[in-house]
Amino acid sequence: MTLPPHAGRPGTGANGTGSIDGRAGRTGTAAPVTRAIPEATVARLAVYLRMLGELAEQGADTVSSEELATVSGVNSAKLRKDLSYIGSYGIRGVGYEVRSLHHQIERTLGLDEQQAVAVVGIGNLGHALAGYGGFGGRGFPVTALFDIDPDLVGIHINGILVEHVRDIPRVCGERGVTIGLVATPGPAAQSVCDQLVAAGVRCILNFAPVVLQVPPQVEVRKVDLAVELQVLAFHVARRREAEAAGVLEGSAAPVAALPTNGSGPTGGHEAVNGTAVS
Amino acid sequence: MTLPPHAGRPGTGANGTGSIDGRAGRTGTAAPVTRAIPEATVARLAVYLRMLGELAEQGADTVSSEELATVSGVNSAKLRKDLSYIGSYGIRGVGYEVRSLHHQIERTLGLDEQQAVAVVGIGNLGHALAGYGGFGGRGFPVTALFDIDPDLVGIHINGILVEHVRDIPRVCGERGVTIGLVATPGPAAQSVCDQLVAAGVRCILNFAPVVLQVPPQVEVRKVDLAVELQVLAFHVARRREAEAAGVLEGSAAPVAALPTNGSGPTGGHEAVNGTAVS
DNA sequence: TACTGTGAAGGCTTTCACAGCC
DNA sequence: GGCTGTGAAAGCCTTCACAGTA
Repeated sequence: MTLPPHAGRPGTGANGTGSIDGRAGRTGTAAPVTRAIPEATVARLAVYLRMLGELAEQGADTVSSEELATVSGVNSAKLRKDLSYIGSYGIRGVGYEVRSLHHQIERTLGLDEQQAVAVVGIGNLGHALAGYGGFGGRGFPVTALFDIDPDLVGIHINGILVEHVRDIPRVCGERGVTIGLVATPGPAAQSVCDQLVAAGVRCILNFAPVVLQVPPQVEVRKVDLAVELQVLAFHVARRREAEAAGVLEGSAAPVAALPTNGSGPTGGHEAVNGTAVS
Repeated sequence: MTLPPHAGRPGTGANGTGSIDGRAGRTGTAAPVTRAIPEATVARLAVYLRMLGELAEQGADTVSSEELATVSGVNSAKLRKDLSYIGSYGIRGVGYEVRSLHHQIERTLGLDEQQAVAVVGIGNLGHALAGYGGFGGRGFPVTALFDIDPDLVGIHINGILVEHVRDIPRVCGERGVTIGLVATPGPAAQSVCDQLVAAGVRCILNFAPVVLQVPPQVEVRKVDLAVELQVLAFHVARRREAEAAGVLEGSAAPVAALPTNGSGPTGGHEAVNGTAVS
């Protein structure tokens, strides 16, 4: 169990630590100096951004920290603190101007230019990722697909050709891919990752159940569905014990009371189907 | 933008706060009292568990904190601290007995009994989740599938019938579903969630881009792929700025040097394809 | 008046470093 | 000698509470 020499730091999806020297200074009208955005804040900014987009679609002009916080699932103090890292774009007594704040967050996250995405491993999940329309709409066009299965190489998904893994360096170079999604089985992941890195890809989202070793200039984040389920299972078990120790109850269908009407931000009508990644 | 009365706490995937009163006491030979496992530790225990499983398959009897930490992507101090929350199962001067530690973590996470899983929303992602074989192998058999699209209701995926969303309460009750995966479009998610909760489901993994409102006894975790990509994009942008300010370089394929051989724990041969969620 | 922006306080998590044990 | 288990220190992150402003 010793490791290869090019050991790097792993990405963990729910990363614990570290703040970020995020200078927003850029060509043209520079924003107030704004530095050191905490990692945790960056993740939430992405959420605020989406909610602001929805608010804008609904025609809202301004939003208070309380409102935006509620739909984003945080408390208003945290939201204000988060926004304070990118500058003072609010109006006291009023709130935030929706479109302007949207723009500022977009700029801070570096979303003013598109990032070409490659998906490697067109299995169940890879196929779903390749077919997901939402990435392109958010500035992440899926631009290349790879696998080694001869039955898959050559087919098109959403108009994109599946190519052989051996062509990763050439294709990614040609198309300027900057983000790679690794959706291969575990044993293949490191090899694929190395090829992506060799092709100049600097950011990798890893769905494979291994810790990828990368050089320091490459950023990895990990999404691990099995871990998510196990954390949930832990909470089920805890709850069950608490119940057993506390109010003894029947076992099946215990929760009962709760309004069964819809209550999402957009209303309550059913529309289950369609493309549903993310 | 006011909220429905049954507001609960949101789940955030990368949850920030809170430790957990995880008593391990149980019928039979009780383990040392072991309480208050931090949330962050629980998530990592799930990773250690998987790595221990792989080590066991490879025939390892013992493993040191350093080795297990490396393959899990953490440092050894953190690993030892994490393990100390569940008890003292290591042997000084030697390491941990692989099978015994595996068992202890399994017990702590409440994985000694199976949890039936329902997937709601059989779109791109839902289909991938439904077809993923890995859940069943880890004690999370996918037991029910739901959608409202008439073209989907009635078909089978991996031998499981897709049923109508309106039957969630009945079917989940009958089959003892304890975990629900919400993979619907945003607008449908809250309604579906309410039905799952009414059916007695206590844990929900939410892939929809909304914050679900649930009563306090229900646990929600959120997986948001768009957010993951945006966080990566932020790092790309940051890096690009640093580069522009520092060593001026060519733009395409800059990373270059790196061994292109495989180096995952299991070896380096290619085998890209097959079922590849998580 | 209503709401933002932010120092300060409090918690949680990670890291350090070393005592204790095999 | 080597490795685990763990107090203590340090670092992040969240929450509080209120000054400041449109």
